[in-house]
Order: sequence, then C-alpha cells, then structure tokens
Amino acid sequence: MTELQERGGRVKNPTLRDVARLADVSVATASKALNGRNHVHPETRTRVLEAARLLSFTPNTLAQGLLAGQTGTVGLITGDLDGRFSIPILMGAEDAFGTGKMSVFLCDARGDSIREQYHLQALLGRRVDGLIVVGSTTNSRPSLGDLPVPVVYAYGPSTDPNDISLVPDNVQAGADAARHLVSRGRRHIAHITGDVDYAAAQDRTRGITSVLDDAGIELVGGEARYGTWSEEWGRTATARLLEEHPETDGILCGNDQIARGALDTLRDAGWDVPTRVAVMGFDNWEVFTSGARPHLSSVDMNLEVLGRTAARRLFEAIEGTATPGTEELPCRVVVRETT
Amino acid sequence: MTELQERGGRVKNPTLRDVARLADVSVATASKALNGRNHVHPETRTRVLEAARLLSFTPNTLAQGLLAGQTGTVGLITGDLDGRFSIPILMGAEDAFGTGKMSVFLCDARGDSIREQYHLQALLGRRVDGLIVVGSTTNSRPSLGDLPVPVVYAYGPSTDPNDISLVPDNVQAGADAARHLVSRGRRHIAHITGDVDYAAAQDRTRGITSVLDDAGIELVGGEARYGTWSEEWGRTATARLLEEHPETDGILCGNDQIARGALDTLRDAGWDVPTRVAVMGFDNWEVFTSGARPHLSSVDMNLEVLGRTAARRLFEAIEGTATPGTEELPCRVVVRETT
DNA sequence: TACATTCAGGAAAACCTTTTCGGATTCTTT
DNA sequence: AAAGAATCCGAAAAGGTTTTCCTGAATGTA
Repeated sequence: MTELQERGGRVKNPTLRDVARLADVSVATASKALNGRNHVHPETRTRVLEAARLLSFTPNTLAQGLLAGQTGTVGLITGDLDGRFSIPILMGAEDAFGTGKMSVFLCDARGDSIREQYHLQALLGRRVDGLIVVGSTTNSRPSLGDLPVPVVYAYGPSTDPNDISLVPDNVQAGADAARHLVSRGRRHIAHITGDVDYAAAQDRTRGITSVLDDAGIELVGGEARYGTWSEEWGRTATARLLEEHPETDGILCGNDQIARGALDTLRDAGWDVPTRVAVMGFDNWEVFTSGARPHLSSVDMNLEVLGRTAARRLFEAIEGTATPGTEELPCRVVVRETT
Repeated sequence: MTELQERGGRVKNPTLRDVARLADVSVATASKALNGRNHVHPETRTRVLEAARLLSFTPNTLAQGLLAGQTGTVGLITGDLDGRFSIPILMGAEDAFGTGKMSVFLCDARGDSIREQYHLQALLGRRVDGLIVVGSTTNSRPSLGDLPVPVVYAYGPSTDPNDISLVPDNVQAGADAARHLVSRGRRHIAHITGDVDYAAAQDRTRGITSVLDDAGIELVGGEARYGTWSEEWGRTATARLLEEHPETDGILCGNDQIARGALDTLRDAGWDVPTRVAVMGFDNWEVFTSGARPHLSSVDMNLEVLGRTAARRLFEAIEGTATPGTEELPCRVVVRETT
C-alpha cells in the first residue's frame, strides 16, 4: 500500500506512524512532540519535528475530530446565494471563523425546504459543531427544531423565541433615516418602498412614521408607497409622486435601486438633488450608491458585522454560554451627496 | 458519558452501537442492514431500520471517510467573495456537488496568498478529495504546485499548463458582441472598457478588433478606450466620444456598469438608443441590465456553467480521467433593447 | 549501597464505521 | 437420519490520532 502511495519519491498522505518511524520513536511520542505536550526530550522533539517537515505531514483532522467529538467545522445554510444579502453575512462569518481554526461548510438551499433538509442531514452526518442559517429576507421562518448542535439564525429569524436569531434593526434603520432627513430641514417626506410582504419594508416604514409622528409631520400622501424593489418602480412611483405632491422635499426609498430610479426621474424632471429634494436609499449597495449622480446617501445594514456576530454567538452557544432570543443589530446612516 | 449526553430523553449523537443494541443485533449486522448489503434477514433489517429511525441515527461521515480514504468533501478557495464573479461560479459548483453527496468547504482568501496558504493547509488537513480555486479576475495566477489532491482553477487560470484551468472565452465574447453590432448595420463602433491590466479587457478587445478587421471596419478613434470598470468612466468616456466622433453608431462597453454610464450620457445628450447608437455591455448583471432604460443588451459569461464544469472536471480529476490544460468556455450574447 | 524521585518514552484503548471471514443455524437431499 | 447446501449473524480488524497509564532509566538523597 505504501508503495502504491508513492509519488515523487514521497508518501502521498503521510500518517503519524510514518513520522514516528522516520524519527525512530513511537506514535505516542510523535504525537506529544508535535502537539507541544511535555514528557518529551527537547532533542527528541526536534527530531520528530524535522521528520514531520521532511514528509510534509499534515495531521488528519478527521481522526482528531472523531476522537475529540469536536470537528472544528460549522455548517452555513443559506437561503439564496445569489441574493446580495447572504454574501456579506457569509463573508463576516467566514472571517470570524477563519481567524480561528474553524472551517465553513457552505450549502445553498435555494429557498427549498426539501433541499434544506437534505443539506441539514449531510451537515449533521459530518458532525459540524454548529449551524448558521442565513435567510434570504428578514421575514421570520420556521425553526429547524431540536437539533444535536446549536443553531444561529441570521438575517431571517426563527419564529421560535427559544432559538438564537440575529437581524438588522430595520425599525431603527427607518427611524435614523427619517431623523436624518428631518435634521436636514425636510418637512414633506415621501416613502417609496418595495414588496409589502417583506418584513423589512414594514419595519422601516414603522420606524419612519414613528419619527415623523414625533416631529409632527405626516408622510406625503399619508402612507408608504409599496411596489417592487426595482429601479423601474422607483421611476414610476416618483413620477406619480412629483405630479401629485409637488411640495415633496424628501424621498426615502426602500432600497438603493428604487432610489436610483427616483434620481433618474428627478433628473428628467429637472428637480435638483439635494437642493429641492433629498433622496435616501437603504442597503448601501456600493455599486449603486457610487454610480449614482450625485452619490447616494443610504443606510448600511452592517451585514458583515451581523455575520461576524452570528459566528460569535454560535461559539457561545457551542460553549454553552448563550442567551436565546432575537437580537437586533444597529444599522448606520451613510451620508453622501443626495441629502 | 451516555448519561451526560442525554437530552430530551434521547441520546444526543447515537452511534451504530446504540442502534445495534436497540435492535438486538451486532454492529456488523446493523451496518449491513442500513447499507442495503445482503446476507441479512428481511425481518432483521426492518428491526434495525426501525431502531435507527427511533434514535434518529445519522451515520458519522467522519468515521466513514477515515475508513474509505474518501471524505466526500471538496474545498473551494475563492479570491474575493464580494466580487460578483465568484458567486455564480460558487453556485454552479455547489449545485453540481450538491446533487451528489459531496459537500463544499468554502474559504475566502481575500486575494492574500498568506491566507490562501493557511486555508490550503486547513483543507488538506480535512482531507478534501479535491480543490477548486476561483480567481477574482481572469488574469492567470501562480499554480499551487504539486498537492496530494487534484485542483481545478476556475475563472483565474493557473500559469502552469499542466494544471486544469477553466476560463470564459473572452476573445469569443468580444467577437460575438462585435458581430452582433455589425449585423445590426453598425459601422462606427467604439469600445469603452475598464482597466487595461485586466486580461478580460484585453481579450475582449482582441476579439472585437479581429471581427472588425474582417469586416473592413476600424474601431472609432482607432483604439479601445481603457479606464475603470465604473459608471463614472462610462459617462465621461462617452461624453468625450460623442464630441470627438459624432458619427458613432455603436458602443461596446467593457461591462454593464460602463454601459449604464454610457446610456446616461446618451440620454442627457438626446441621442436615441438604439436608433442612433446601439449600446452593449458585458457580464449580463441582471440588476444593471434590467434597470437600464432601455433594457441593456449584454454578453453573459455563463459563470454558473463554468462553476458546474469546474465541479465536473474535478470529479474527473479525482477519478483519474482528466486532461490538463486551459479550457475556454463559450459566452452568449443576450439581446435586449439597446441593440 | 539502598531507596525515593523524576523524567522520557511506549503500549493500548478510545472514537465510529465498514468489511471480511468464520461459525452457527436451518433447510434440502439422499 | 446423516450429509451437504444455503442463510444469517457476529467477532475482529482497519483507518489516524490523542490520552492515559505504565515501564524503565537516570538522577538525587540518605
């Protein structure tokens, strides 16, 4: 067998036995030497280290995991990979784990619960130490139930309050955005947003109206304008708005694409931004904000932070020191040229 | 120990022993029953299956992998996760593997070769069966060298021709785009593109000029206009172009953002698209193409296909039936309203 | 010199599963 | 009824690593 594994003169996947043999010690001693355990003579240790280096030995993490009952891996199940929200969360999590010695198993369930179940089985079979479930929207989702490993729900929270969930604080995001416009002296503020079925749209609307209420201002037209999350909708809704409410001096757009649409229509209509109307988006999607004329102010959801926090919470849950519940993470206003 | 693992009345991570004990058979028989091996009485089999179901037994893939020498996992090292090119490739690969029983380890190296080396070690330690290395650009990159597992380089090819690399055929992409404009009767075609250091920019330019040469046409202004991959550059370059070459009737833009910039400038200048000028982008980034007025024609890089192909090639390499070299995958023109 | 103490290293068990091989039971056949 | 065949099941080893416990040697002390 060892003969078969030869390649370029060296064994392909050297084991601790090989190292021990070369260093002329037992596997036990080799293990201790490599792991910095005591009860091994300094001179022997260097001999083992040299042997390991020579064979380019890499310890088999599977065997270690089998023994320790800890695999040093976590599973990350995402709802939709192509959605742009998963990515920064994934990056944040990968970042937080990567600096330690954890590795991330990635699975894309495509919003399909069958596939999710399938991936779940695969991950549990691989004995991951924990699971992060990333939603594609901030709408809450059914819990995975009682699993043998801890789970953290990120972006899309679990309906079960005993689970650990992390979401951006969209109410605060809306409030902050509204406060920003008010602080800029705007008194006739409209809100054009996306699909009413999205919790994010409703939460932001709640935050906005509560701030405006406090300031004694009413949303232009009396209510938020729901539609789709597209530039197209931003253009048409804005065109209608300008016609019906020429007094408008501020537009809060449900995302950056809608804001881009609004800006286009305003430009066509000759309304100066931000002099006559201030415009603000949500999500702070860089390619949209920095491509806009003028550069678009927006509210950043701090998704990398959310991802990193999810990783930390998962660690805590693995350690056993975790507090269940849904945690809402702050968002931050990014002021550019449209406000 | 088993007492400590209790939770909700059931053992936390039941092993095959537990199943065997419950079904009152040996572990050997339990294994055979669960894996559909023969030489096990039907009645015994159902008893074992029932026991496994009762304990919600999930076989430990680590132990299986340790025994079989195959782990059923592959590593995916990506250059930059936030770049939008990695994602579709990742999706394609995840898709191709997910349908089998492979799982994907994801690592983000952030374009840092130290981090890449670190992740590489982690993956090799976990005895992945193979590796896919996804570049952040189509520029070629140094090989990882001789590893104990097969490697496929996707998007960013290896400099070593003995490696297996997959890239979109940007020369063909440029040629197809040019052919499309020519077929639309355009004779004064300009090319505004991004950073000259990108192989993609150069390759596409090569494809474009070769087609135009064959048609006896020269690029407007004599050469491609290199800049950055941004809307901003699309706007300024187009403004300059219209001034210097009012005869222009077609613009090939290096990516969809540049194309968006071009469309904005054309709109401001009152040039009708596509009547007076045809505009075309590259990458077919949906949020940009469908948000544009009118909807932007573009060239799709077929990145999901590339990702799936990478997964397939990796399988072949694992099986030992692989042909080294750099394979160029076709792109496809997506015609919308700007051409 | 006899004894206690320290230190270095090794043998073996444990983690969980699969597979091979041999033993035991039942059924068929003469 | 005895021999042979057909089934079914279990014991044990393998895979790579870590840890516990033990042995043996060397050093220090009386």
